[in-house]
Amino acid sequence: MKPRKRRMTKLPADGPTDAAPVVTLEMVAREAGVSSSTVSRILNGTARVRDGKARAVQAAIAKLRFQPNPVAQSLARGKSMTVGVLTQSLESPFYAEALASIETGLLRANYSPFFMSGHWRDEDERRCVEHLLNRRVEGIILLTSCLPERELVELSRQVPLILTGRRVDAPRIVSLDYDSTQSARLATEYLLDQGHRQIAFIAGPHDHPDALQRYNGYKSALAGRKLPFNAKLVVAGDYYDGGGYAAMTRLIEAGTKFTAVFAANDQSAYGAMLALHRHGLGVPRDVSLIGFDDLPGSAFTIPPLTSVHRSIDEIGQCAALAMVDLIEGRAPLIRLSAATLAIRESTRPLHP
Amino acid sequence: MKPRKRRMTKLPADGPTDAAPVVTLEMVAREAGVSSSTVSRILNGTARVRDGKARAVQAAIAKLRFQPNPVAQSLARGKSMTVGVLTQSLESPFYAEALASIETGLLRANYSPFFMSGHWRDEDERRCVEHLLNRRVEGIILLTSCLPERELVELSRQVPLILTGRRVDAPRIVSLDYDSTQSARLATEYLLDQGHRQIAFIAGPHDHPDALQRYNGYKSALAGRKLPFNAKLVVAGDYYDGGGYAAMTRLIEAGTKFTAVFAANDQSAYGAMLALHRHGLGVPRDVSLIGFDDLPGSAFTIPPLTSVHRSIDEIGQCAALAMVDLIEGRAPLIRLSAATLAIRESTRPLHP
DNA sequence: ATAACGTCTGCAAGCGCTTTCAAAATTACA
DNA sequence: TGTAATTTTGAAAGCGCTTGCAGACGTTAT
Repeated sequence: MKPRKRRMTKLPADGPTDAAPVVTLEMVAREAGVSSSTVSRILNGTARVRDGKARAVQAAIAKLRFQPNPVAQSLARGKSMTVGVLTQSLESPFYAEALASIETGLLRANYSPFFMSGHWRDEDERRCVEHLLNRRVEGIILLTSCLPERELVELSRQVPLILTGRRVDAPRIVSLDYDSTQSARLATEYLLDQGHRQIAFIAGPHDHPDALQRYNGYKSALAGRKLPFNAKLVVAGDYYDGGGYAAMTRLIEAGTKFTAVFAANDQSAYGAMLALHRHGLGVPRDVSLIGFDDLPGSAFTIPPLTSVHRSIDEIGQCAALAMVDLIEGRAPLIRLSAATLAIRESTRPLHP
Repeated sequence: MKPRKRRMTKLPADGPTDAAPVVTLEMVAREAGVSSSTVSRILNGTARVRDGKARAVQAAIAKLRFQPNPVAQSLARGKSMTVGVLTQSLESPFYAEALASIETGLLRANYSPFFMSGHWRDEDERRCVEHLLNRRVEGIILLTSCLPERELVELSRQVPLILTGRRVDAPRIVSLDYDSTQSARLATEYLLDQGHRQIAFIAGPHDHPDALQRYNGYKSALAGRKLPFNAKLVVAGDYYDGGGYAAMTRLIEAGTKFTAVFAANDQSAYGAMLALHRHGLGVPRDVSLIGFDDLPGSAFTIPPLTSVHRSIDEIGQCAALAMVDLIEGRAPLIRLSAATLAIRESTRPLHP
């Protein structure tokens, strides 16, 4: 059979393709006068090699500007060097920020991420996972997945998993459960400390684990102070501005009294803020508002939003590191710093 | 040599790996009693196959739940089925939204994107491109790249390119140049139509092509009305909230008079809004403010921000489609709808 | 010197799929 | 019914890299 001329970078004939000087291991080997195995070994440091040859090979690599083809490496090693990252919505600043740090974390270990978004829908999420698995990712990072625990455990038997925002115990699952319950409680207690007693809560997506934690935190703070829980003060949101707006509008129009609001995430808080404004209610003059996530934009709302702060960057880094550890068979060591309150200007003591 | 037991999904021994039933073409072929070439052909529809066999193979595929290994396909075909997407900052809602639609667009054609962020720094951008090239992507989508034209042309000889926000002409480059100049002019003219004459401009990153276009649009609108251009009214920003805040603060403190502000992008506008607020200036009461990009959040600022709207989603879709066309040697057909003004509540006529 | 051991290195067999080539099986045509 | 023209198929050669094995070279001990 005569040699093919197909080349990795050869493209459908049109335009002046740059003679695609794709250099292969073989060429380097020939250039250096050694076998390709030797070159490979030098490249991977998998065996001692006589000094002279090593130098010759290095020289050849430099001269030819050789770069190993990761596709071939993947196939030969049976490792794709990619990991899947599933977010719920790429559009949300929260995820975007997390992705950015996951990206850098992964890259450092030479893995490349495949991002996908599940849109808070389990069926979309399933489709994404399917796609990722098919792409042969070596692990999947699931940011606040909404899949049932059972499926996750099942999935973890195929690839290692990193989960954020919830806890699932299984051998190959690492849960970065940054305990939203506790953080939500922190926010609520802050409001309580400021003297507020009628605190409304704008919830997140119905029956989502993380959203549930936030809700529970709210309730437990109330319970902790022996204060009654009033279901009328809880309105459903969807983690988006629009949902927050609608929720707040409903709340106001229902006529329920409240002096403070805790929104399950900052985006909802933005929406709520506008709704309050529309009804002539000033923040924090008439109602105090606190958010959750402390998005970068929250320092620039009017007034700047008080919010629960967690280092998203840290979470991302940690997820990436843990993923690599898991893939390479090390026991991941996770250390997340606790959430804090970014106190800004959207809250104030009830009776100054 | 005895057969290896390495498997694509086989992982470093620990935890109950799920017996990784990785099915290969060969197994399907054996199961169906045909050769692997036949299976491959059926899979790709690259040749007619007798009906009976085709059915047998389909059955075998279904039974074994076979999924071709994309890594092997990539190697054999010399096509990686991946494309690189370079954003400037994953954290920015603008890019996040674009990525989401690029993702879906690409996926539909069975390509997977690799996202990376260049942070508005050419050297970072270069590094990313390097990495992508090394990963053997078949094309790169550069969202508002800041690389010099020369390099882009050079790069386009290696892989096809899609550029947004600027125009570069070369055989394998498609520029999605949605003409920011014109759009910026639109915004400025709107302000002029409202009777404003002292219009400040908060610029984008220094010497960035797209930022420059917006600046030019501002100037040309002024020139179009034979109005003097006042350099004191132009302040440098960086496309981020913080930069907008700083710029506006500087402007106010310099004491220059102005009745309206055009911010080169919405994020800058957010920052500017806060700065105005801090100085007791109401929007739009005391100064009208207009942004650019119409981020999803802009409908929820207080007051909701008037902004230049372009369908980011459309841009993303278009970029993805064009990329696929370019890769597969078709002539991409691009049709972007013009920018419009999303008129909300941050602007008002000067003398009502 | 020679045997007994390391230390290097090249050969060749894969990884799982595509594709060329030529042989085999059909079908068409006289 | 024989032969030419097709259409289907399988064997085998890659794609570019890794790696088990065994031979080639030194070393060191006897």
